[in-house]
Amino acid sequence: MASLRQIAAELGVSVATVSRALNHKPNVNSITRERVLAAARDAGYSMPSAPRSTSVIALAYPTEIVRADYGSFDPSLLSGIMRGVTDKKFDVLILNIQRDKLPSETYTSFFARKNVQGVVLRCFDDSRHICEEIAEEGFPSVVVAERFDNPKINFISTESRWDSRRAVEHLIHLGHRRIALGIHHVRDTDHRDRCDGYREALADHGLEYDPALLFDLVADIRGGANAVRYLVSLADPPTAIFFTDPLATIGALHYCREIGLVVPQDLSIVGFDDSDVRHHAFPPFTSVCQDASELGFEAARWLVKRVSGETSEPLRVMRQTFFEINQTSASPRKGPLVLSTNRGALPPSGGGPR
Amino acid sequence: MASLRQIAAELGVSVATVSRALNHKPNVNSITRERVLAAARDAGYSMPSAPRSTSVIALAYPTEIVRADYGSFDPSLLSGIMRGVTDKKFDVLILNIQRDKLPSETYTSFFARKNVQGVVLRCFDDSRHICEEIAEEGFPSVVVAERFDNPKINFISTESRWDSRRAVEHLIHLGHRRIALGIHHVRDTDHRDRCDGYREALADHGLEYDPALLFDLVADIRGGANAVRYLVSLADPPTAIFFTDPLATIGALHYCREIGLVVPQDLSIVGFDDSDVRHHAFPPFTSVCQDASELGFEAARWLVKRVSGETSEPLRVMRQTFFEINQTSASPRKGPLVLSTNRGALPPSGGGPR
DNA sequence: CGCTAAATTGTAACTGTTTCATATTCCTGT
DNA sequence: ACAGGAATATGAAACAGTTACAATTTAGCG
Repeated sequence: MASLRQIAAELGVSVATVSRALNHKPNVNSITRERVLAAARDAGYSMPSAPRSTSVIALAYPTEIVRADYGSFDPSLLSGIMRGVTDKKFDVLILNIQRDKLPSETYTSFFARKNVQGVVLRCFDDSRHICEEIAEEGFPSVVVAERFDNPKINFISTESRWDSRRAVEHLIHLGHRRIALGIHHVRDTDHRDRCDGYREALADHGLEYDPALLFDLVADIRGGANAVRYLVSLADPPTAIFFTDPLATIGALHYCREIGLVVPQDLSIVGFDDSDVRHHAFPPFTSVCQDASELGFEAARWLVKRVSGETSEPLRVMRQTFFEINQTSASPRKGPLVLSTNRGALPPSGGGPR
Repeated sequence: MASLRQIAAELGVSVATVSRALNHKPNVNSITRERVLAAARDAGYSMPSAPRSTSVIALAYPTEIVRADYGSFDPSLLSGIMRGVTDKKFDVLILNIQRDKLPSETYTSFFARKNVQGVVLRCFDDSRHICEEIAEEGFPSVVVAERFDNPKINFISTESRWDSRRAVEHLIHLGHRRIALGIHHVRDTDHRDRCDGYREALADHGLEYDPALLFDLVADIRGGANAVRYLVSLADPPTAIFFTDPLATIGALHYCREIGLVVPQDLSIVGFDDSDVRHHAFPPFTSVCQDASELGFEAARWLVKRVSGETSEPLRVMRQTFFEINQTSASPRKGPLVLSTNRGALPPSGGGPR
């Protein structure tokens, strides 16, 4: 559409200056740069995509980069994305927005600079505005594992409130009255949902919500261990814990074994699973489950179609978690908790009560 | 250096034709294309890197793409790579060579087309030649988890023969005489090493090598289960199994529990770990260990330096695995194996005896 | 105010790509 | 064998954006 020379003519400057301004090169007067950027925006100028014909979508993180730890969400997600792009021969680039985006460029030009045609966005509370802005600019994007009311934003996420509630109800039906929640400190709608589900279940069954039973944890092995350590040390300890993270669940199971707590006889544990980890753990744990890989697959598939112009439909999808009863939940034992000999070394660091 | 017009002049064709040939566009006579490609090669012509200034290295797979399953090598590797590139603000692109490389282009031009300046290569037996060719072309590359004699090839790998041998010796010292090997069907030097270590340990201690005790497995949960199922069904079953894969080890532990085999009393199991999985399993398993994340980190760090021109040193590094004794290895019980009631359902598919 | 150095901008040459017209080749039916 | 027509291959020229270098403007300072 608009060319460098047109913009240059319009502003009465040279093409060289326009080129420099658009590429964030040094030695351009900031006023001139602003004028050029504004004119380019108005004229709908878009940087030429790299001549080389390759199709690539990005998996973009707002700040910190992928945590590829065992059992965590992101490797499964990436695995699904890879499956989702193979048909159309797209490549996948991993981006860190905070690290690389220049303040002076729009998201569209940022992605253009990175040579990506579409983006799968990971998102947390403090970066929702980024997703909004990207969608506002009209750049092909899909947010994964978050939901939005703004109809411009495409997303695919999993509804976990309902099954979180079911999980807690399951524990209540088994006879538990003091049920703790080990929730990790990521702040996003998904985790609020899980917390809401927990509280709803309590409320529905006339159980008091006790803030002392809320443990804010780091989503790893130690976090789960710390949660158990803290919770069983309470004067009136819980008989069951609901964890919202797979690694924490595994950590909790291990720590219980260390200190001689038998699961589920002494303590029931319900966890959360993004893939198949619940079956790899011992005992296989009762769990609210979602399939992160499938989320990635569908997001990538849609995005690739969208970028290829094969669809202009928005993607606004909520999948459902499912609840699976395994071997870590049972009726609470009568009488007080009795721990075996060794209390287990204190795992260093990692969360605390809220 | 050489420009399109120079090459065109030299061959007596037009720049347009040269451009088309170099970009693998249709409608170019194959003879002409060959002449152009040859001339370009001779003249040391390199496609202009994308005008956009972004630094990116690729994680390239020869054929199938990253398997991001729980506990497997590749997610840890990627995690390390991501850590390794953050300093220098490189991005990481995931590539499938087989899927995308055109037969008519060199590896260098393939990577140039993909806008990557360096590449971390995953490699197996059937793709060693690819690594060789890439190194021959002088494209910045580093192979991960394979070793080469060819001094042109940069690699970082882990020596696992020694500790595989120690692992088996550990079992022998405990009194085991029939020790099986569950090795997965990936064919690379690393896995041959592990097999060699196993056989050396047997030979050194005057134990007969029994091919019936070799089980060729698929590197997943089912593979480990199948290995146990097959091996305990033998007329003269092993009292210990050495697995070369973490997932298979976990699968084996689970299957043992299912069929009522107590580890390590009834059967000793020594596994392999690329990250921390051994501590997440139950019981935490005795294991030969490497740190895939660290491998990725060092590979990426070196590659980024190499690409940035901060080093011209080759990278030819062998790290050592380490051997960690945990709770799945003990002296064999006297007398025959006795299984508890339920034999457990047969897991479908996944490897068989060699 | 004059002088110097740095910052800014323009000119022009250079890069590779692409459209359109032209030439060549390859079929195909007679 | 050959005319006709379609597909293929090529070239000329116009076009894209980038960049070295020179020209100009601005800023700082005595």
